[in-house]
Amino acid sequence: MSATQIDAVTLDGAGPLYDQIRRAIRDLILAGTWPPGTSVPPEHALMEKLGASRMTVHRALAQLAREGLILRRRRSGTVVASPPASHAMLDILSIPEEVGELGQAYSYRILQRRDGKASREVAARFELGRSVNVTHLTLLHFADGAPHVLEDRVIHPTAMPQVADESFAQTPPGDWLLQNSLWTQAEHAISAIAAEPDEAELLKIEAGSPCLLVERRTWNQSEPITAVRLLYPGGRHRFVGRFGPYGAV
Amino acid sequence: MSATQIDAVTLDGAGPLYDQIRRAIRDLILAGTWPPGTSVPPEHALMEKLGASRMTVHRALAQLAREGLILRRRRSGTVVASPPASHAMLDILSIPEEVGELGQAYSYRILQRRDGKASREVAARFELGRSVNVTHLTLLHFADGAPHVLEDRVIHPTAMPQVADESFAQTPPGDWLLQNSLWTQAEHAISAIAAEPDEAELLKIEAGSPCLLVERRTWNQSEPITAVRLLYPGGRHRFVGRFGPYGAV
DNA sequence: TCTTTTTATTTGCATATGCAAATGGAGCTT
DNA sequence: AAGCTCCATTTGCATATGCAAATAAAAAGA
Repeated sequence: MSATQIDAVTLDGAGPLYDQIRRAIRDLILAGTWPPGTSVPPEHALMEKLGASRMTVHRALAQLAREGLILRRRRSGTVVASPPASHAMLDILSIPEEVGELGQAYSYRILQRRDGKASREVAARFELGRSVNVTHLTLLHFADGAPHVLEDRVIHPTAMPQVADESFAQTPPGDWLLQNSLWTQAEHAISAIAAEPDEAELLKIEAGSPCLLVERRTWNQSEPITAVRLLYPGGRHRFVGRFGPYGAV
Repeated sequence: MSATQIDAVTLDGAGPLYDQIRRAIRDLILAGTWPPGTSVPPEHALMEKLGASRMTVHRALAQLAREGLILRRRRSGTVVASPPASHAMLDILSIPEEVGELGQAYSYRILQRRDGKASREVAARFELGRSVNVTHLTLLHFADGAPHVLEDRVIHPTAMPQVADESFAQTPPGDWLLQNSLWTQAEHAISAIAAEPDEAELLKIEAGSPCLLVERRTWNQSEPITAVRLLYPGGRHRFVGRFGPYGAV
């Protein structure tokens, strides 16, 4: 544990002490100051630095562990956890995984890529300003060689400057973003629409047949990262979630 | 606090003491032994009954409070909370509410009701055994007088014997069930399908146009309560959810 | 060098103690 | 009856203490 790391923990004086400690550490994690894998100072170190008792520090850390932000092991200490990959319902965050879980072989093809100012059409589709620079991608994902889902995505280079040097030849952009970006907010919308002729042709279905449209936008602290439209042929897909009234089970 | 109430709390000896206490009380709540509004014994009473220190009892109760199962107030004590009405994504649990939030006037009409053994068709649609007794209902919900969603539902009288005496003239079955049943498990599935001619006519849309199909089944401790199919005209509806990687925000 | 044993570090759990904050209800005053 | 003050109850927070369990790393042994 370096000095800089423990010095990053500062309290704001608002509310119970254990909660100040909890929030201080949580914020360091969410802001990316302590990326996944970073080791968190041991209880006695925080105790001295913050002038709190060990029980109080323990209470803060135990709660963060319950929330899944940190992992704790006796003797080895505490480390920042990796964000959970899936999240109850609708977390088809990774299409390769999704296809793999169906027991099918995954592949994908980039249909188009364009870097620069969004075209009028793309800007409208993703609710962007006309002068915003984005990377716009269109991809088709296959399961056992058959079209699985059509992906239409914009990535904001402001949040992800590395995107310019990435060809997405090895990893589809969704998975690349999962690995390389930190997000704190996401919004999902699901609707049913009829396939347009060009979309239908790519997905090898009849024009006008029902499709499930999943639109997802993600942010990091209100800075947009990416927005994606995933079009699934209707008959072949359903999204299932199971939970109890007090949270996912 | 009656004697029977505190005597219901029994530990199983497995794992940490605070967690045994937590689970014991949680189970009483989930099983319906302590329905919402029941007052939970004060810390000192549990402390004596269980032979634990107050801090340990407090730890169990504080965690249940964070999980939302109980409400605690100084001096007035602890009571069992009502289950949260909505739950992130997809919790269109109440259609009247859903319509109300759109600022539209709600109404509904029962198209059909049948009590008794499920017909072959209904049994197949809801994956029931042929000899199962159910109440089968078909309803149409309206928003500002226009068809909003088509509901097709079965209710298991085994779990809900009161259903026989309920006409659903005042309250649609979904809301009635929310008020009168306790559920511990739910499963949602969303898919996109083309409207069948009879469905299309009721919803006043074209046959074959895309619809969002939400199927939900609920159980109480593995005993089925109800299963419902909600058919939403595609263009007019989308389900939106917003959350962060560490849980709903 | 490889294996075993020991040691030291770190977290986990439970207790006892003390005080603070909130507040329902009793009792008092007007 | 209405409002006020005071008191008792209950939860909330923080500390200090002690021991237990897990285990990484060091030391000892083969």
